[in-house]
Amino acid sequence: MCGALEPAQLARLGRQTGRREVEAGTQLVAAGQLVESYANILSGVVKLVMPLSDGRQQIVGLQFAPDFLGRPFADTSEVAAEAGSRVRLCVFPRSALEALVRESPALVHRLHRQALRELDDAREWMMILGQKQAGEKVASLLLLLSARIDPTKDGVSRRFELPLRRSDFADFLGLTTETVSRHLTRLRKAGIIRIERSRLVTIDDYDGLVAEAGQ
Amino acid sequence: MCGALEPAQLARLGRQTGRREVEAGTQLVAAGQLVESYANILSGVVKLVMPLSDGRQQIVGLQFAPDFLGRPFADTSEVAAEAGSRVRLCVFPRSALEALVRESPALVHRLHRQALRELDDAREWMMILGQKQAGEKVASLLLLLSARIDPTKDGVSRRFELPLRRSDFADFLGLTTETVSRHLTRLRKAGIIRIERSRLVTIDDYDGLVAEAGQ
DNA sequence: CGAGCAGTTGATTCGTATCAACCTTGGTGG
DNA sequence: CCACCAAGGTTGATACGAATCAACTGCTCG
Repeated sequence: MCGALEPAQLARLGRQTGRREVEAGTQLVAAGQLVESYANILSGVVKLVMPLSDGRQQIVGLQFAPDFLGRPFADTSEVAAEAGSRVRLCVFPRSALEALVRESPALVHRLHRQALRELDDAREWMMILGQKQAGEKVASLLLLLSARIDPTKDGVSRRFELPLRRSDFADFLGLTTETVSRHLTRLRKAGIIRIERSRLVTIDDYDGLVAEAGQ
Repeated sequence: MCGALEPAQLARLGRQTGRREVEAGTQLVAAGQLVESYANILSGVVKLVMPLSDGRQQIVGLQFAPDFLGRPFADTSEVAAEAGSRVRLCVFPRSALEALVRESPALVHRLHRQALRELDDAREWMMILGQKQAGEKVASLLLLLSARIDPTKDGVSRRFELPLRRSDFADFLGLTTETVSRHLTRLRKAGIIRIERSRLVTIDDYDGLVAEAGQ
C-alpha cells in the first residue's frame, strides 16, 4: 500500500505504525465488529471467515502479503479475520488512514483496485463453490495456494508449506475434512502431488493438477 | 450514480448518454471482453454470469436499479452481463466516465462503495453456496429477490414477479432446475409461499421463509 | 509416557443429480 | 377461436457423490 504515498506522508505514517506478530489461529478481527485499526500483511496468510449461528462457517477469502487488511468506510462487516499461519503485520490507526485518504487520491484508487481484485476472487470462488465437484475444488485450492504463497517462481513443479489445516480447506471449499483428505490422497496416489508431514506439498505434475481442477 | 455529480457535470453527461431498452435474455457484455461503455440500470434485473468451458455456468451477481453496470479500470473481466428481465439502461461512453472520474473525487468514492457492497454480496453468496443445503438456498434467493425488487415496502407478505427462470435459480445456487422446482413446491405446500403462473410469487409467511433460509 | 489434536481410512446414510415422462403456458397461424 | 408447437416447469425413479459416524494412526507437547 505504501507504494502509493509521498515520502512525507510515509514518514508521518511511519511514526504511527507498529509491528505485530501473531501465531496461527489468532483472531485478528471479530465478526460484526467496528475496526479501529488497519494493517498491511508483511508475511503469512490471513483467513476471512463468515460464521453462521449454528457453527458452520465459510472462508470467504485468503489474504497474503502485501495485501491491505481492514475495511475502510465500512459500517460493519460480518467478516472475521484470523491468522491462518504465523503472520507479521504492520498496523496503523484508523485516523492515520483516513487522514492519508483525504489528501491522496492515488491511495483511494489503490484501495479501489484491491477491492475490485477481491471481488474478482470472490466471484471466482462462487464459481468453484457452485459448479465444481469435490476433486476439482481441492485441486483448485492447491493451485490458488501455489500461485500466491510464493509468486516468484511460477513454473512447473512447486513445493510449499500449506498455511491451512484440512478443516480450513473444508471451510473454504464447502466440504468436510474427510472428503478433503480423501481427494488429497487420490491426487497423491495419482502421482500428481506428494505430501510430507501432511503440510508440505510438492506438485509433481502441474498440468495434471490443472486438468483435475477443470481449468 | 448521478447523485454524486455537480449540475454542470450532469448536463455535460446528459448530452452523451443514450437510453436503451432490451428484452430478457439479451447479452449486454460478453465474457472477457473489454467494454467501451458503461450504464446505469433504470429498471429490470441484470445477471452477471461466469461460464465454464464445458457449459456449466455460475451466476455471480444480480444487479438492480439503480446500480452501475460495467467495470471501471478493468483490464478484462471474465464476467458476462445478461438481461434477466426486460431492462432499461442509461448508457454512456467510457470516455465520459473517465473524464468525470478525473474531476470528481465523490464519484470515485461512490464507485468504491458500490464495489465494496458487491464484495459483501459476493461473500454472502459464498456462504450460501458453500454451507447451505438446497432448501435453504432456494429460500435465501427468494428473500434476496423480495428485498431488492421493490425496496419500498419491506414488511411481511410480499408479492412480486420473479425476474429469473428456474434455470437461473439453478445457476445462481449451484443446483439443478429439478431441485429448485422441488424445493419451491415444498415451500408452496408448506403454505409459506404461493406461486401463480410459475413466475408470480407471494410470500405468505415471511418469518417462516426466513427460518427456512437458516437466518 | 500419556493426552489431545490433526489427519486418514472405512462403512453406511442421505441429499442432490441424472434420466425420463409429463404438464403448463404463451405464442403462432390456419 | 382453436390446434399446434416449443420452451419452461413439475414430478417420479434411480444412481451417485459427499456427509456422517466411527475407528484408528501419527505428531506434538507437557
